[in-house]
Amino acid sequence: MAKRFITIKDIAEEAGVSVNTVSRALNNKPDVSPQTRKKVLEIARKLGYIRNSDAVLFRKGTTKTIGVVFEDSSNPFYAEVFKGIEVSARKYGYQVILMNTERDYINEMQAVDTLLQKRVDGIIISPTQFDSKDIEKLVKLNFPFVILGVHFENDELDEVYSNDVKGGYLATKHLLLKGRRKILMLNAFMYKSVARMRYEGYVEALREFGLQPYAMVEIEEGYESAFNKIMELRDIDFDGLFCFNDVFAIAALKALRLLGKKVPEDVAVVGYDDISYAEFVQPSLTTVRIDKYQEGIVAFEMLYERLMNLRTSPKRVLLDVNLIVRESA
Amino acid sequence: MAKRFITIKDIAEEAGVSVNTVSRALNNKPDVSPQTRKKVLEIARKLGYIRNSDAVLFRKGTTKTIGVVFEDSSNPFYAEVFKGIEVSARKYGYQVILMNTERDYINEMQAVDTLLQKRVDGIIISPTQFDSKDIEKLVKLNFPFVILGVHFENDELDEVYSNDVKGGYLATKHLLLKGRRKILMLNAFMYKSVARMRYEGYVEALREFGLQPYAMVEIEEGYESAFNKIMELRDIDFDGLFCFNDVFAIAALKALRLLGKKVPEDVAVVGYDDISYAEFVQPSLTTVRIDKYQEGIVAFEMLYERLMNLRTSPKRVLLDVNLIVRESA
DNA sequence: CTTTGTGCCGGTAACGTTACCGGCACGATC
DNA sequence: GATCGTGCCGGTAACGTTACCGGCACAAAG
Repeated sequence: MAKRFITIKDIAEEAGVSVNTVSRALNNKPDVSPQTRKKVLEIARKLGYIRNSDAVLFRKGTTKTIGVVFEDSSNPFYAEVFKGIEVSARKYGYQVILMNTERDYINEMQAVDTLLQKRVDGIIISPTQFDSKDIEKLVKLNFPFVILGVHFENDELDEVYSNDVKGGYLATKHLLLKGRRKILMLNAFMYKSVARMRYEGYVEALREFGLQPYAMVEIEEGYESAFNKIMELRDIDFDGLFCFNDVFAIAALKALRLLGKKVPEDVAVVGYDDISYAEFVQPSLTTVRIDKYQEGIVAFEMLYERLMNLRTSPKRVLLDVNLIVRESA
Repeated sequence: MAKRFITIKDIAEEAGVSVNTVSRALNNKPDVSPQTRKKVLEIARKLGYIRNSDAVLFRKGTTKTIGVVFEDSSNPFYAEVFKGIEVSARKYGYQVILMNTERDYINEMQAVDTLLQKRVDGIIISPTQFDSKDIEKLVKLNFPFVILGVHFENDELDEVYSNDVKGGYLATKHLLLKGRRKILMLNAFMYKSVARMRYEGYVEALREFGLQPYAMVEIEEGYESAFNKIMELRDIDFDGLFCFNDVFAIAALKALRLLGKKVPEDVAVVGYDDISYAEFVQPSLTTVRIDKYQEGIVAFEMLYERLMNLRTSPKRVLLDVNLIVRESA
């Protein structure tokens, strides 16, 4: 376990030259004779030299690393966004550090703090607990960051989010066009702007049909939570169900089956997100699709513009959504 | 965008003391008078000092970081293992860097290389393309690493893997006990030790019932691949299906439904892994459960023992598996 | 009064690497 | 022969931080 790495100093000694020359040789810089260069490279290989990239970056005053703060990377939604970020980051030579917060305020604070301490070049954050004040603090630091998936009032921010009002509208309208009139919305807590916007779309579609909102319940996120709520609502009369996300919808499918209600005959169900399992469940899920991979790519590119000073004014990107019609509605 | 961070030097100047004193004050070390300490801390806060953790670790010659090399972190199986690693790593004050390889040899090499260049303290790797020779190279570096999910012959290695022979045995035996005799195994490519071991269990169970292996096909990983294969095999006669993993099984469920075969009446299906969606599909999936979260925890702890020199001899951990019986078989 | 201790602090070096500058040797140019 | 350019190389400092040591001042102990 003698975990001692070879340094350029070791190479310099062995080659009988200075560390400067070694550095220049290894980095293909001028001011090194062909013979010296060859010798240095050979010795480096012989000794098993592995360059210390952190030392290089430290010296250069950058980390070529960005931080990503998500609530839960094992959630298929974020997993795919992350992949988009990671792929485009790698393309530009950036590393990505992922921080999970489990929707906990302390964790969210600490995640950002750790990333700042690590001197990442920028941060992509999908806030769950942060309010405008916390975001404000970040702005004051004059530190490059992009907000993903959430919309704040402050208009100095870089944000990528999807058109949730339209998504809610499309989902609800689809149910209405299928003749459903008693449409229940199974929503997440409304303190999240996403939940508010999807609800807004829901209301808008109903209004277009001259209807009042029928019913909306807010629940905690997670499969069990949704399953229990549907079982609880067994006596409520509804023929359409618009769920905040696919996890809710998949839970609802299971609960409705247990309650003896047929989907889509008795209740038509629409989800949101189009996670990969949406098409595998039975019946396959009609849902609103967000291009998660694309969202990740856009987020990174926006951050990159900041890092390179290609852009200094704030930018918002509103991603389009579309309805994927399958069997459940 | 004046991304200039405050350093202890700035604090030292403002406080009229040396950087040493500042360092000691900020780290609660002795040899600082209470007044000086107070003053330093105040100035640090006023100036918005954020310590450069990389510089600290650089100075200390450690990174307090480990690397994880997985084929695809958006795969729910690895996502959960990763969570186990991350949680226990954080408990010990370690950061985790995740590298995705997409089952590509070059990526796998580069991932390890990048991690070494970053001087991570250790690596957890779930190899897909590496053969014994590549592993050998790692061993020669005398670098702490743990292999996850795969078993190599070399017995100097630290490995965590699950009892795949038993898993294959349990799955097959269950099908046999349900009266199935024509059991097809939908396997991954046999160059993977995991695939070989699960097949071994399959053969063993059949032998116990005095039967020869019925049929086994090897396919590429992924949902489409499995779906297509089952559609292709429409004319093959089988009443039991043992799948290499749940993704295969879920794809098979869909294909069988399209082919008009009822599960479990016509074909009983058993998957492997018990990913979270296994219980949500219709019919819910009978499968072999690996405690993925636990596997991640164990992997980190084994690595930690190495890092702390608590253990110097190799160690293998074989995790138990068990059968989760649901509707599909 | 001298010694010994101790509380407090600063100087210097170091982690591994690269940027910057200066210098030497040699050949070419006047 | 003096000057200049250029190819090649090394010395020094620096990134931000901490370890180590030495030193000063003052109090306690002999």
